[in-house]
Amino acid sequence: VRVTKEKAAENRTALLRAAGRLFRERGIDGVGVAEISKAAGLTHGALYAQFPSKDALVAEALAEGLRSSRKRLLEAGGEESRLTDMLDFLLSPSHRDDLAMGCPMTASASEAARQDEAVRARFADGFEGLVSTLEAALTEVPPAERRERALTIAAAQIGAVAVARAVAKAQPRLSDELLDASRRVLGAVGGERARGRRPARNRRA
Amino acid sequence: VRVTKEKAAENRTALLRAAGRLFRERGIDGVGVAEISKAAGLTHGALYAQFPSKDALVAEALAEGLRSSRKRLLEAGGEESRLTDMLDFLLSPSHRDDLAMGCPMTASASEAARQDEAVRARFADGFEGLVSTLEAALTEVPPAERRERALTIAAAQIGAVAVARAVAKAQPRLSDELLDASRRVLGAVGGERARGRRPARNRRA
DNA sequence: TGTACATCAGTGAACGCGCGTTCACTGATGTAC
DNA sequence: TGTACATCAGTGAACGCGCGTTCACTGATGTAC
Repeated sequence: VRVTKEKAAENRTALLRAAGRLFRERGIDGVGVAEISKAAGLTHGALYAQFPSKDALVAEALAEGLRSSRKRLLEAGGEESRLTDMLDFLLSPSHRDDLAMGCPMTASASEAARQDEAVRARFADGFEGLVSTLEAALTEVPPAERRERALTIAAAQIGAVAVARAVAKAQPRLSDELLDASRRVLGAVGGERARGRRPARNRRA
Repeated sequence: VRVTKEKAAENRTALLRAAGRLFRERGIDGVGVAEISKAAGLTHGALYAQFPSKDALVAEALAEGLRSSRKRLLEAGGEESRLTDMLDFLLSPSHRDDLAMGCPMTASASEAARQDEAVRARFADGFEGLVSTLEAALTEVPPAERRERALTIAAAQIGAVAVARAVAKAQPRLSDELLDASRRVLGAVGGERARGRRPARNRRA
């Protein structure tokens, strides 16, 4: 049942997307190759025709997920790459709740350290990418301090979203409060003027 | 082979400690009940005499780990609960590298959202505890802003350690740089006076 | 205090199950002539 | 352009393995008298 090159490439992409989404939703250890293949409309044998192992799939799915979420972050920042808009995007309740569209780093922060070397390398690249993007947006901060602030904000955002997810069901108010607080405080770290409390549209419905 | 009540209580503690350490080192999904029991010098049957399920063990081990690490944080803060000293402790390379002694929240930040209700409730309690401890140390910050800053610092610290662990092997310099940057920037968020670059003793050997 | 016995912490074999991976096979694709 | 055939993406059965959990059993502990 050989298929065209185009179809094979589509199948590969479908596997990567299904894998990325499922890993974000249920964790890397929480999803098996059978389920990923099924979600992509294939059998697990097809997966092994495309990737040598689950570890290799994890690494490539991570890279793919990082690319998409970086793109979404740049879109959120607009042409001016405004920090405020990026933080509003990264720390919104919808980014917390929509695992399927979320950033792989927030979904796998603590799992990443236990993965394959290739996976950790991709994670490190993704983190560096986020730091660079944020650094470029810190126009109000003295150049000498931009990098250390960008590093702190990047990791803080990842932590805030991960914790907000962990406490969302047990203490939904605490979860919202953490996102709001992080948005305000990290905004200030990034040189934003003080602003009022968040508008209602960014709050939990 | 019934044992004394004291011995049974000791065994229970041994199971909780072994479980906590292994979960921190290799993830909750990454360790089975057989290995935990063996590490505690028992069989898995004994584990089921003490706990109704692995999930229940996870929840209790998390609570136990949170208690120990809270105690260590308070000791690090000293009698005055100085923020500087707490951040030095939380964001030190040794806290990053010593999983066995580390904080369960930094080790399981992204895994927590996928656990049992009981586990998530314990996680939320642990996070609230960390926030309160930090809040009490923010003596230089106007009272109205203490809580939002404490929330941000708490989550930022968890994120920084999780990311520092993830990138430690692939990019050790980036990992150290992130810890240093977070210590300085979060210190400033907490109202610390600016201080010089970290002393050598806190750097990677 | 001494004896009889019920309790129950701990043992270890066994359970069904899903995991990642392998492999003989299929058959449409892509290529050589 | 038409035909012959090698290639290889995808199928699905099968593999060994470790998982969480159950359960009949053991035998020292704790208790009732």
